[in-house]
Amino acid sequence: MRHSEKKDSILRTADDLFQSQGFNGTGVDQIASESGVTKRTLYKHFGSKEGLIREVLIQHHEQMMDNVRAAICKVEGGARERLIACFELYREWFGRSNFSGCIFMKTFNEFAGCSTELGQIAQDAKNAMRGFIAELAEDGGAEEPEKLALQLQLLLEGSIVLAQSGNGPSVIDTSLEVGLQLIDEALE
Amino acid sequence: MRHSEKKDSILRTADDLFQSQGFNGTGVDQIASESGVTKRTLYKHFGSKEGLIREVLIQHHEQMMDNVRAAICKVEGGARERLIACFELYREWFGRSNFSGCIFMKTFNEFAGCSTELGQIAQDAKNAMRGFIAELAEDGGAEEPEKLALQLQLLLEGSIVLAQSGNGPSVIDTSLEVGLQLIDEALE
DNA sequence: AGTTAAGTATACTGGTCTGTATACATTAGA
DNA sequence: TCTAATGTATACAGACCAGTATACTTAACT
Repeated sequence: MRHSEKKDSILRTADDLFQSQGFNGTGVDQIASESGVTKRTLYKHFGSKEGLIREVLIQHHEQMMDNVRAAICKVEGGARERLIACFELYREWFGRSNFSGCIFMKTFNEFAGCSTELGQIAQDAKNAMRGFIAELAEDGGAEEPEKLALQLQLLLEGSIVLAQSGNGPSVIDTSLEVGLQLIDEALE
Repeated sequence: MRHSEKKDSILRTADDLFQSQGFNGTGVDQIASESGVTKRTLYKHFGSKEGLIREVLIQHHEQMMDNVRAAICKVEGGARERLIACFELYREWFGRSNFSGCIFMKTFNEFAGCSTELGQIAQDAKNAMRGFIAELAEDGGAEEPEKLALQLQLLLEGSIVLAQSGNGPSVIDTSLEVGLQLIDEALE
């Protein structure tokens, strides 16, 4: 196993555990042992638990945006179909057996009054996603792409919460129905 | 200070601390000392930390619903104005200096795969709020009150997340704009 | 007035937390 | 082949965690 593979293994394990147990609910010992690495190695790579969380958030964001971009690129059709595809990506996400909410939401909720830096990274991630939606809206000729993006993001974030709250992936039906109305208005 | 006042003081302090630091990020010692009570007393009342969290969630939900009901009762006008008033209540909430998200969302995020019971209480709270909105929708003569309620809840939950994510209370402007469109369609 | 419940203060148990120290093994490039 | 980086295993420090034990003090109600 090469050097970077160790680091990736730690990042992947930490991501999984933070998702399912939260940040404060996950110890460094567990992350180290489950990634088949000693604590010493973990600290060599990340310096501190906060450093690890920081890199997990950044990597999670980058990979998520890559996946979204790749999936949307494959969509046949125009901006309307691509915006719809965003909702379908969320539906697929909610249906995964290990779905347990959004890691950036967890960041807001666990580090509300304490770490500004981690909160900023999570905030940047949310803003980047909205920016991506705004690009799609602009491609479709929306007059106010930023506004449509914010409207759709409100629906998507709400869907995450209600999908966690026992409603499951089907909330996307209702969410998309409203979303489509907004999309068709904006893209005339 | 009477008996029940001690218990209330603990519940109030715990609620505040859980909101700002999360559940796993808040120790029982801090809750006890900040409510001017010994740990012994806290354990006499609640049995365990999980017991305390349970009662905090239940009380938080009851007080929230009482406050919402009281505020909506005072609204002059029909169902339309009352549904709008729900959004305004959220706006006021987001504007508070100690706003740091929704305690039920925190429950989903910190106890995802571990405590079923706490998750259930949080889920019940979200369902009750949606039920209340559905009653307002029904009073207004909506054909599908449950559906309108779910649509509005999607917007409101999304607003909470984006209000935490640096956008502040103004997300309610956009949220309400979409909400009004849905309300006016449903209430013909 | 006397019993009972609920409070206080303090100290403790045993476990887990983040982070570090010591000492040795492996690997890869100059 | 030597060196330097990166890894291993294990043990430890010091703080904090949930929860309990002991012994004393209030306050309320019959």
